[in-house]
Amino acid sequence: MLRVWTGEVPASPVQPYIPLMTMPTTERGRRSRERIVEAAADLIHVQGVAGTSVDQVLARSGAGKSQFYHYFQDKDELVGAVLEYQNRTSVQDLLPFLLDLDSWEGIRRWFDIILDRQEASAFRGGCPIGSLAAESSESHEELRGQLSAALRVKGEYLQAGLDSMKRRGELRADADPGRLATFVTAVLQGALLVASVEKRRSALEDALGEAFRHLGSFAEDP
Amino acid sequence: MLRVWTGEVPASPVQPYIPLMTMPTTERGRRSRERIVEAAADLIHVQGVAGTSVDQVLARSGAGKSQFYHYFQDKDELVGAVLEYQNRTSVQDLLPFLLDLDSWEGIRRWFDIILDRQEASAFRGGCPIGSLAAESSESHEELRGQLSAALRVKGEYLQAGLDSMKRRGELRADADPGRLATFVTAVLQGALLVASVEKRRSALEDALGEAFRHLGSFAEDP
DNA sequence: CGAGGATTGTACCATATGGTACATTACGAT
DNA sequence: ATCGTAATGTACCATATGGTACAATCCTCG
Repeated sequence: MLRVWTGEVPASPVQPYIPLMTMPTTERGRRSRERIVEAAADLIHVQGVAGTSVDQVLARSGAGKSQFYHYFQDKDELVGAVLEYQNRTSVQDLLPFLLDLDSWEGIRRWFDIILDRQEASAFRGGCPIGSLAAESSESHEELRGQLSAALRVKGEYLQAGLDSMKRRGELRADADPGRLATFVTAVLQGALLVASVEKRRSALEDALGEAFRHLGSFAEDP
Repeated sequence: MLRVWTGEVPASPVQPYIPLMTMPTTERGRRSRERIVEAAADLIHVQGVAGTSVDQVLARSGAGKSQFYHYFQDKDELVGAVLEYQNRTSVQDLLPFLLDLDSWEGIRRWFDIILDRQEASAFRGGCPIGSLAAESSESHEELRGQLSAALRVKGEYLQAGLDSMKRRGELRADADPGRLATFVTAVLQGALLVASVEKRRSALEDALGEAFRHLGSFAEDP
């Protein structure tokens, strides 16, 4: 039975992902499926897609093989679901901060929270979406659009914030929010990668610090 | 037969990687081994480590299984060799630019060459070292140090360049070359990732452009 | 030349992996 | 209560994968 996803998608300035896969109809089924996706998300985050077997996912989620192939056509579909999950949850629990990116303090708070959370997780695996993208963007062509959107989402919130600051005259006219959002997205991804490899908080601090300073250089002088 | 690598290592401000693996003694052997490593490097760059099988590597390099296990203890050792190879070659053929990072024009030329080369390769796979790091830094603990060094090398050249500019009074005293090098390394890695996912030259242009602008903001006023 | 190690070819093996078949159980609607 | 579908359990299969065994060939050096 093939059905189209009709569940909630978090408010986001980008086109939401529309999965076309077998979805559970009952509450029990939904929980089972979600447990599988969560387990897969965790494993894939640190082991990568190719490095994670479905058997591992099943063992960790306590599900059986029949359940898996009941909800997913194949492993690739699971990857799509994991990406959707990572995107959904990461935006969800950062939303208060993302909606606040229209002030210098808000931006700094965002950077700070990223720093703290990464440190709390011992810089394990960098950004889940970034590492997924690094691994899959070439091999899973179909995911490219989805990956690209997921990578950009947070930047789009920043762009919206900067736009708003510009309108309010807190950002100089020659600042280009789109470019700056891309720039910050890159710094963020790169810094998470470097910090994850070096397990060094200051790598993240330094990179984000300089990025913040650069943004600040566009502050409208009072 | 186990021997210690005694070959040339390119001049680099970081500790060179010292492989402890079976090395060929004859010229023929060296070529065979190198062909295997090259093939593996290409495949791993776009497919990742876990996504690349040794059989694929052998097929591509035209080598046989016995050769492979003659020169490498196991697949992991191959990964180490690939990393060493990527590091060596990438530094080698960028060396003229890396040694020139002590002027604004030199830095810009470096950014430009990165842009052009990535575009020439259709942004395939981002930075070989970066994607390797993203995939392996958590799963192959032993590689972490090597990965970290490889990621930093180019930044160290930049740091050296900035130091030199500072001494010559072209860079303001409050500029911190170490931080800035980390910052640029992060931007670079992140921008390569984003551009590789989005297949969009301007992503790389924007991020590197803003990074350059930020560096430029530390120029000593004449 | 001939010996001995480096190099390479071929066949094979155990296991892991993605995936299927089919039977059974849970559960909501009539 | 029961009927139908969703959900789950169990067993199985074909193939891919990392790795080994062992024999054959090449090349250098005395």
